[in-house]
Amino acid sequence: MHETEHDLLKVRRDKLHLLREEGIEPYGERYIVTHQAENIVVEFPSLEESKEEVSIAGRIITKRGHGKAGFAHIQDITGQLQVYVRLDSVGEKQHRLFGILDIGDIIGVRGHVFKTKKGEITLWVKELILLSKSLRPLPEKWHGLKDVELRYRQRYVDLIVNPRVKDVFIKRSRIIQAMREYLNEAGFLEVETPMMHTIAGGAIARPFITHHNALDMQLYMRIATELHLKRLIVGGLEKVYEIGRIFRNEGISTRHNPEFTSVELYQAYADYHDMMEITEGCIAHIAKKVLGTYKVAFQGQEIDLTPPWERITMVDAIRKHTGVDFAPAGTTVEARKLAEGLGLEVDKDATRGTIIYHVFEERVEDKLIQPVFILDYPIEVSPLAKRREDDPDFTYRFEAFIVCSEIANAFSELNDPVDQKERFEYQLQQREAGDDEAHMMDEDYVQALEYGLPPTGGLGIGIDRVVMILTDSPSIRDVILFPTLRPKE
RNA sequence: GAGCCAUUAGCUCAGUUGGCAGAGCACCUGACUUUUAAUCAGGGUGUCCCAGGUUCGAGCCCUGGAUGGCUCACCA
Repeated sequence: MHETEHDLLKVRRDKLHLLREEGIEPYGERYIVTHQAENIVVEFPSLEESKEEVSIAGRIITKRGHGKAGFAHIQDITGQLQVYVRLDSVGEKQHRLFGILDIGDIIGVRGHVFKTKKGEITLWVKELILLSKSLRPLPEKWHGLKDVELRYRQRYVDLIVNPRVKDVFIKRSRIIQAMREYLNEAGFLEVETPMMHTIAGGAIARPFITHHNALDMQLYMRIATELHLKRLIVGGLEKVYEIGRIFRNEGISTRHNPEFTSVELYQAYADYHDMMEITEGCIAHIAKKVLGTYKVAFQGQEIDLTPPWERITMVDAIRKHTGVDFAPAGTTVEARKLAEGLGLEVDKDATRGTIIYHVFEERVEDKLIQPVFILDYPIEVSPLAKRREDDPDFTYRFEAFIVCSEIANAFSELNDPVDQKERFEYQLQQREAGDDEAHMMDEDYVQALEYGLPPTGGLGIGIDRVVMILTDSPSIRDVILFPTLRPKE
């Protein structure tokens, strides 16, 4: 084995054959596990006293042989535990097995626990069983796996060797669980609506297109859950939510993945003020439940999620951060002058509303570190939101920002079918003029509104971004197990 | 889609002015019954991302390409 052949994979395959020759099956069966690494540490005092036999299974992470004895650390989902294997305790066959084992192999061990001279809680092995032979070497224990591309492409390896990564995804699961808890507790009904749409609606975005063979028709992967959920409000379900994957055929960045997870919820007889309470209440509940605190550190900044969050209208936010007040600028011409005064370029066919939105994006968004609700978006950029009664240029819509990231988008839903149809028709004109992101006409949705949508508050939260903030992750790829990548070759 | 950067052993990384491809860990052989980044003695295991070019000679210089990261654009 040692002359010329040093290939790491070959060595492990040879060991596989050696094991079979020794009568040891390298791929074992069900193994009864009485404890996990963490339980053993927690219950150590009583386990030590009783000499009770425990069994644990996991992957070998380190291994140190000492002739007739040896140590290894095995890792399960809760952490690591040292095991001590000596010839006179396990017998010759299992001792020889220990010698053949590699880092990465999955084993089951049974024995009692004790503390070594150096004080480490350790399992004194009486029985050692190979559960699965690993044929590939793991990355180095000390530096771990750093290569970002490998970490994303081979997330399973990343999870094995980088404990923080496992923590992030366990937290992600708990975050979503806490969100469900909060919404269920508040009386919301979880529903599932189609992911394949004949009309991609509910947002302004470019969809993925697919095809159904039997029906010979084009389908779109959903870009939002909005329109189906509001149909359910028409149907009388009153409080519904859906947590699920959304697909948008757009750019990829540290904040955008082509598929991402959102929660959208709709509540009959509510408005966007109720949605603000749900947003801050839900996020704060999650933080408390998962992290035990309302104060989280994100990339060195302390973020305080304690409700209530600041509420400020878009126009006031612009005045606060730039000193320029757009409220008195009642016309497009006046608004344009103010924007240009701030050094911004203004599009030819911009309107007062799109100018205000543009100024907000360019001059305010990147200053919104602490949680804040930006209220009252211009009508032009809010095709599904209800128009303000006192100021028809604006809508009852808000977005929530934390560390410059848009976390939530909500509004008092437009429930006037005639107004809705007109807005779709406007979008249709934009589409015919070449804007392939403009909203498609959804006749059935308009018809649903004609049956009567009660006054409704609606809210969408980008779950990936919430997870980013709560796990101090600078890239969305750090909170998505398998982010979208090009194939290697 | 554009700009900048990266790609060398299984992993983490060095690599000088263009002159024989390097280290640590991992791995292999041997010793060792409480070690723990175990130790001791020995062993370098490679498509230097790919394809061309310049050159007596390319990991290094030039051109094109691939993948990834960051920034920008689009967007949530």
